Amino acid sequence: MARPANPQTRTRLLDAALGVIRAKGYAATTVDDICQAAGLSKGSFFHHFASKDDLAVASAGHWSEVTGALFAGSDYHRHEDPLDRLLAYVDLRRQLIRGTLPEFTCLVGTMAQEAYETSPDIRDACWASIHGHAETLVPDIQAAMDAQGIDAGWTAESLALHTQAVIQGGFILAKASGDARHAVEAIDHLRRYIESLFHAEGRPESASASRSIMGASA
Amino acid sequence: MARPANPQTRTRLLDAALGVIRAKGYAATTVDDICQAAGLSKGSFFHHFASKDDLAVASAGHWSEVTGALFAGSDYHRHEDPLDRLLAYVDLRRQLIRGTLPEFTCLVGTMAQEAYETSPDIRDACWASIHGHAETLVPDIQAAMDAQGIDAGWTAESLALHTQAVIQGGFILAKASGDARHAVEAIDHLRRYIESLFHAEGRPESASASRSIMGASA
DNA sequence: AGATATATACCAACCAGTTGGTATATTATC
DNA sequence: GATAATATACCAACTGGTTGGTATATATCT
Repeated sequence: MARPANPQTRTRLLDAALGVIRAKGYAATTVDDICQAAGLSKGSFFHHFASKDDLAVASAGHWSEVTGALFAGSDYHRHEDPLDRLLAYVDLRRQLIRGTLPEFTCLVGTMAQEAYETSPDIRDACWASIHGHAETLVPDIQAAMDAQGIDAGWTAESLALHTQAVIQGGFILAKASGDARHAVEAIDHLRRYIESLFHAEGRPESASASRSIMGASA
Repeated sequence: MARPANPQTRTRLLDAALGVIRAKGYAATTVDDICQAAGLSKGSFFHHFASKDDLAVASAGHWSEVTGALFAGSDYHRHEDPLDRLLAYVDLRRQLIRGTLPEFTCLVGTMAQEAYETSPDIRDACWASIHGHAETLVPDIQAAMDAQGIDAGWTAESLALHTQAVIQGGFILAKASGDARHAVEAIDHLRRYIESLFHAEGRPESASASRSIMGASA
């Protein structure tokens, strides 16, 4: 009927938003910032999004898709043992801490903290992203618990969410200190915790996740 | 010399800033917001602070003082054993999760995430607050390590920082979900981790930190 | 009086969102 | 297969309101 909906343009705006918001925060990011980063005009922006908040919600969804594809396509799923898969996931998260802070930190963690009181829509979209990602870990955690007959005072769901809490908290320390190693060390502690829960102190890291180039100490 | 420097006014502005910034985030907080919350005028604000960023730095320092006094005056230090002191600290942090999210979440964790790339002064002030607080835990952790002859792949400093990472991460989950119990559960996992590190699985919580009114499950 | 503290009025810059309009692709009609 | 009609995609310029910050007046204290 008309000029085809150009998904590239909308995606360009969303991708630009991911970068700018992670660097400056959501409130400090202007629509013009995003347009400039995307090489598009404001008119185009408001053609694709009803408001800045609408973009925030959409960018949380976009974030879920991008990161979801990354994890779904990653090969840590190939381990036979569910506990190995869980530990390989943790190793992957550790390995992904590379480059600059805006590159590896979490969009929805950042936005949630700014918008949780003022914008329920954004908050819900952020929670859907965090919670949805955590849910992907639950089957493996539950299987590992079942395999060992573990029945402690915690659930698979709560441990899955805890992994996200540790990672988010590590990002905050890294941002505040300017040193990404603090995020790496938080994940190292997380791995040690999971090993202790499953009495798996000895399990080695997968080869692909061996000591990162950052030289962070264990 | 003249009218005495009225510390009440400055403190009123700082206290107002703590509340507003934790609720709305730093960038979304306007100077007028803070003035209104403090019941003071803009002229007064800029008499006491050179700029909004100057207030942010000062409020991080104020935060350190307020929270520092709270923890210094708390009675978890009275335990004889350093490990008991550490666990009692964790229990206190758990217990402090009460009321609304802006009331119990962390100012400097919030600000760091917004300003880390754009304002080095604010970032440094936030890191000084987080790091300084973590440092207060190091002597007890080190003493507990020494008492048990622990020499693992982690340091007292890194565990101290990890406690802060877990707490900060728990706050993010609580904000995103709107449910404070997620912060409580993160701290429960943290306690379990510390117990496992020091082979202290059985130690009971102190009476004052017994199950919170929130009814969060262990 | 002299210095500090607080208030009011104001401004220039900025920002989210609007407007009016152009370009381009698809479809309908011949 | 040309062309008119139509709908979408995009843009530059503009607007109304907001924001950080300033200028200046008044009040209070020694």
